[in-house]
Amino acid sequence: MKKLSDKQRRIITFIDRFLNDMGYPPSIRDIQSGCDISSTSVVDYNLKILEEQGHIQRHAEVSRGIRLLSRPAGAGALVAVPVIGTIAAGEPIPVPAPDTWDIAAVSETMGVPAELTRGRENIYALRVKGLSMVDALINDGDIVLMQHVNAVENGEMAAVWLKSEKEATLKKVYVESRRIRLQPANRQMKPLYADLDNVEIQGRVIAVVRQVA
Amino acid sequence: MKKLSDKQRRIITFIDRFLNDMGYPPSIRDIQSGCDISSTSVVDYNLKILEEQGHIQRHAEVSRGIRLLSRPAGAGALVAVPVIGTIAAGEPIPVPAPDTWDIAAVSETMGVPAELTRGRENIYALRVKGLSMVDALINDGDIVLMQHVNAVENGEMAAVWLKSEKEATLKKVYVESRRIRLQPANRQMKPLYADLDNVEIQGRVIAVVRQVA
DNA sequence: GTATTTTCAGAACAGGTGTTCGCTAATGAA
DNA sequence: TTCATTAGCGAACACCTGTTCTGAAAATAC
Repeated sequence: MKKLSDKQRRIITFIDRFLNDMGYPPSIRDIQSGCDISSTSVVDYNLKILEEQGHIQRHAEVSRGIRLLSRPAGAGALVAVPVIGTIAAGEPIPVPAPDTWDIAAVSETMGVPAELTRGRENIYALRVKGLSMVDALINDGDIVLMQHVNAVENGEMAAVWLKSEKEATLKKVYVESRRIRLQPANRQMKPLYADLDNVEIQGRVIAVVRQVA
Repeated sequence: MKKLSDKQRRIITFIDRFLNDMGYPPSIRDIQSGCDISSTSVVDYNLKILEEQGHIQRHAEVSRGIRLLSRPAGAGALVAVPVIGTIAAGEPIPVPAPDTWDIAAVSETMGVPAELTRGRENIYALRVKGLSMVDALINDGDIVLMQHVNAVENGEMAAVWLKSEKEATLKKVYVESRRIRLQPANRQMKPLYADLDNVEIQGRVIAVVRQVA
């Protein structure tokens, strides 16, 4: 790839900053004044070069129709996940509502790398409250990424609601003939057995994110 | 917050999709045709409401000057972090080399949301091998996000190398007069005490990411 | 029912904005 | 030098686009 002129590098930097500050791309004249360029045609001239080199993408005849390609987070690299509530031992687990997947209707979202969700659908997040899930190696304040599914495979970690105990927990689930074995992730701990109709599987655990400092 | 009308929800969803597809916000007339709305003034009317409710932000007299507030902040919200090796109980902890921060020179990197690093410098990642750190609620296969620092504050979780024991571990570090107290993150476990010159602090733990399924 | 508020329709205006054109200035190769 | 190429300049054009206005329809309150 050919080398960029100083002016072209300034333009890219400006577009990047503008995009971050404003949330929308700059117009030709925004770039002109922002980079101290004398004429709009000069901007156009350099943008053409930048597009040929693959640094940006332009949409003809569309105002502010500039897209930065060099920036790391193109489109799919970061996924918005709705944070729908907290999960704690003694409280019911928040269940995704029909409009949960409509990002607009959710009050809080977080961004996660697409590598974690791997393109899966129906992903949501829960904030963990309390220390009741340390046996699953999950701490107070952790965030668990969940997938809303109807059934889980044997050995998958799931958010489980124990009806009679009125208790929410995260455990590995194994179906054994007439009962369900709930195995803590921490292998040193003993499994727990529950009746088939005493457990409600609320979702599958995809990932755990803990911010320490 | 007041409830959104069906039309308003459609508009937000459309803006979100448009932003993802095109890389720049839609114009009023884009929204009009995209949401099957009869007049630009109706779009304007509903955008005003959406702005009052804090869902979007508009810049007056600027074409496509719409910013979605519900979506994760600026598009640069994904940071590339070098994965420089694995950390295991009996093995020395990989130490960041001078060229570690040159992303191009590192063989493996991972993307993490900028929220996790919070703009900090000298961030790298280690893969955890083995079960020796379950007392820090860290499992085999977890990825720990580290910050390369010379000193840690009391109570911060750090990657520690115990020289005489030839052991690597992750613990909360407290300096107490002549010795260092290493406190497991799991509060049910007893602390461990070590001599000042027997410990090497290799870095500060920023976050833990565990991919379960 | 009436009155009031909310939502919508259509058109027009004014300024923003991408594009183009002719021309000049600098640069570099022959 | 001479020529070709690159880079820059300023103005003008035509369309895009946010905004506003008048009025009507629909929903809601009283």
